[in-house]
Amino acid sequence: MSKPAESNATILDVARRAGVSRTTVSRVLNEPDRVSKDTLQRVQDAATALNYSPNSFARSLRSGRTGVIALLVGDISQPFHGSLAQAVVEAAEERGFGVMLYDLGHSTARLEDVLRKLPRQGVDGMIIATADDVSTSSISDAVRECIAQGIAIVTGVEQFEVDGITSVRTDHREGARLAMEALASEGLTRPAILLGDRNGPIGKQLVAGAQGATVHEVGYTFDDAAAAVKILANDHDSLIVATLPMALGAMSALTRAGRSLPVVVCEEVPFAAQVTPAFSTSAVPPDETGREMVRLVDAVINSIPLEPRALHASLTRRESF
Amino acid sequence: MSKPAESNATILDVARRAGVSRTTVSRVLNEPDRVSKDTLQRVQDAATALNYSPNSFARSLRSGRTGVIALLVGDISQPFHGSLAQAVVEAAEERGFGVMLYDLGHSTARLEDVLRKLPRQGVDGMIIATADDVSTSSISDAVRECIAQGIAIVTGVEQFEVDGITSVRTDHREGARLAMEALASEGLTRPAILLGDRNGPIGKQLVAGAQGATVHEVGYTFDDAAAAVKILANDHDSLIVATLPMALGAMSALTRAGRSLPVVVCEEVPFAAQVTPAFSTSAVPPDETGREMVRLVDAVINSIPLEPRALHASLTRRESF
DNA sequence: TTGTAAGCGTTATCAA
DNA sequence: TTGATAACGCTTACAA
Repeated sequence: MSKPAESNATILDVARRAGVSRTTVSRVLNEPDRVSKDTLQRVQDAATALNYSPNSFARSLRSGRTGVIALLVGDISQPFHGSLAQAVVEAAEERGFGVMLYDLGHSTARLEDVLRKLPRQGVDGMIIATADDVSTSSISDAVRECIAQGIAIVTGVEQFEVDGITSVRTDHREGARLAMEALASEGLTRPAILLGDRNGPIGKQLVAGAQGATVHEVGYTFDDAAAAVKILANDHDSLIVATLPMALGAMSALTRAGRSLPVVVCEEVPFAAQVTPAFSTSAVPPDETGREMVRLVDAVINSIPLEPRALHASLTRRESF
Repeated sequence: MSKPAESNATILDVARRAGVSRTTVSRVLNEPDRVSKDTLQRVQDAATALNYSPNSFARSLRSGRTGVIALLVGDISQPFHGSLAQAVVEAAEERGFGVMLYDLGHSTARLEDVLRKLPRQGVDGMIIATADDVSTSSISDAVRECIAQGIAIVTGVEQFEVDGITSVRTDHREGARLAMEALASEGLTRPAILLGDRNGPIGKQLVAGAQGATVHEVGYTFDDAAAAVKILANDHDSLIVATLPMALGAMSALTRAGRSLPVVVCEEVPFAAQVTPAFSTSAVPPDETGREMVRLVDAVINSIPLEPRALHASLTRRESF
């Protein structure tokens, strides 16, 4: 029986055991081609025997790379961001990255803090996934600083007026447009659209896509939407709602008022299908977005030329319309 | 105007500028008391002037500490884990830790992979937050290896039969018991309880707490619960359900069958209050659990003696009962 | 194909 | 109170 091998072996231990220099061991790990077949074998044997694995700090210290990307989300307690994070974590792992999670709690001050801290934290790249409007000048400064430090940045929607940022190409207008068309095709031609912030990066697109709908800017929460519904004019025949929490709020207020209206939500999460009535959605699935974000950030980190992929919204009919 | 100071300054740069040695600069950062007031000031000025911040890899390389904890969750797309993660991230940050996120997708194989990888990844501690039954011997081995590597481990519920693991003291029996009592106090004395796995760490406790209820082991998903409800005997007057997705599934099937039953859910998440009807819950809020987890892992990492705090379930009446 | 040796930026151990 | 100096474990010119 071999010893458990506490795995604190260093590259030097492996080198000694294989009767070679550290350089050779390092080469076996990083450029196996440059090593003779024979020594390759010997080194690999020694490595496994000692249960060796490279110290990531030492490696980072030399290479400047960490193998870590930061994921900044507006609110991880929301299913949308959870689904996104799930896809990001999975895709990142496939590419050999770990993911550090930061929750912004919808606060721009918090975002700025994180941005200021990240360069010191040592991440290769970051994904900023918030639909909030975060275009202040001090945040742009912080973002610029990150880029200057060589951190790759990917956002879910065009956010900052800063060069060197890659954004996912998601056309949210399409989501709204598809919803409008579907409603219209069943004779519902007087929809209202409820959104959190008409000047936010997503809100703008929804407004553009929902030409002809009455726009109500109500805030992002369940309560916001519930309150808004109460003062909604009676001449609407249907509702388009930006997010699932808002849709739940609207639905709840509607039910409570003894009213009922066809609803389409511009956000696709598993929960949408599980509530009663199940919500029809028109959106880009968050896992697609997440995967694309990782693909992009990986490309930027490794300076691989990229062709951002266009992500499309699709309509899923369920019970709410 | 001072120069932008690209922030790539090292400790040596600061030392030179302040006219001291690196040692002194390091002391200013780590043990300010051991430095004369005068030099302290000079060094700090130099540091800010150069926009200096310590390189975290070099620091980790020397100290063996990373300031990072890993959070392993069963399924981050579920609101419960999202809320938990939110609390964990916030509490961790308060204590100076960053959080790396790992999603297990309810897979034990995946858990083992992660456990095997983490010691090389360089984390000071880890929080394992899954309600799945993961007690296999190879997983216990992997856990032991982590502990041997000096990684602090905290779990949400007693999981592994391994020494050196700290668990949050949450009494899930209490959640179930409270639900039973509340139902009984309104004359509902023949409840069924729906849970995913009666041998899982949580399932066991729920069963123990719901003495007198008929136990149905149905699986963890929406569909599982929906299917189970269809074959539920007619002589039950109420339902206790382990998770929100399951509760939604049950409710959906009930509605579809034209039936209706009082329901209490043993999981508290914001969504529970937002669906229609809003669910009554009897559980420990996930953010409390998350905060406690971080408190514990921090204590273990810094070998501070700790008194695990008992977390209590509470009943919140809403519309479903 | 392999090895030598110089760092990467910190912190810890001595001395002074 | 301060400072030389040696690690920490790895990568990478440059030599051999």
